[in-house]
Amino acid sequence: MERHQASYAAEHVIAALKAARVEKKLSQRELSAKAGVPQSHISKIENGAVDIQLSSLIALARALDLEVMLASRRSVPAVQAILRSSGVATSRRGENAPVPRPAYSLDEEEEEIA
Amino acid sequence: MERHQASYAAEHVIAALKAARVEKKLSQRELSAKAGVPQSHISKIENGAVDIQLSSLIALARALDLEVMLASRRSVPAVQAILRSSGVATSRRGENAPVPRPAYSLDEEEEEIA
DNA sequence: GAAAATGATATATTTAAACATATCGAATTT
DNA sequence: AAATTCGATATGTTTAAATATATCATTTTC
Repeated sequence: MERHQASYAAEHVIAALKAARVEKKLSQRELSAKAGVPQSHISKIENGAVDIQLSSLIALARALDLEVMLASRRSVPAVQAILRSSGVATSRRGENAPVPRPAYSLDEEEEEIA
Repeated sequence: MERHQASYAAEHVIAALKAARVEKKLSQRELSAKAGVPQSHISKIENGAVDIQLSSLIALARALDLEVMLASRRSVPAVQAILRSSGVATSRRGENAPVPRPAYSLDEEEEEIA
């Protein structure tokens, strides 16, 4: 087993990716096929064994109908509110905060059809 | 050294990072100090010469008061609307993207002309 | 024109990603 | 209940590329 030194918030993003995969009931292999990322790599990513590169992150996100975005910190609460109804997670953390707990929940989302 | 094979959408994220740095009037060295990422690396990142890792992306985003988020594609339009008032960009578009419908635009809401 | 500041480049090291293979977990069969 | 197969996830090795440290090249400022 390797050790992961990946940032903290990164784990949030990773957790969100995995949650989305599970939610969509896709196996790592299926996701692999859709995203073009090797299953073995997905395994390492989900286990926090690697510091994923942006291209891989985007490929996986896209295969899961997710988009990678950058939001100004002050807009995060509002964005969160929206995402809550779509069921997605973000990677957030207090700015200078000692990082006590995840400021927001990466709720396992649900399918919501209009 | 200036070969960028980084995904397309990645360039959006990178562009947003650079725009944010410029907007805040930070030099690469100042950002380097805040984010803990070498200036030389920031240079390469902004030039699209590297496929940045998530930890670096998050470190830079944080130093720029930005958060890395994952949003369901469906929620993107709404999120965009919010971000518009904060002035941030998202990453969209891709090669193997099914793109069921171009529901939202990957508008460049960048601006240097303060 | 020297000093300082900014971004780019050179080289060395570390490591993510690809590929191949192994392990695990349930079922199913015998 | 072994042995088997099948589906899914994990691991070992290799290699190309990301990152780190140091330096260079231009501008800008005094």
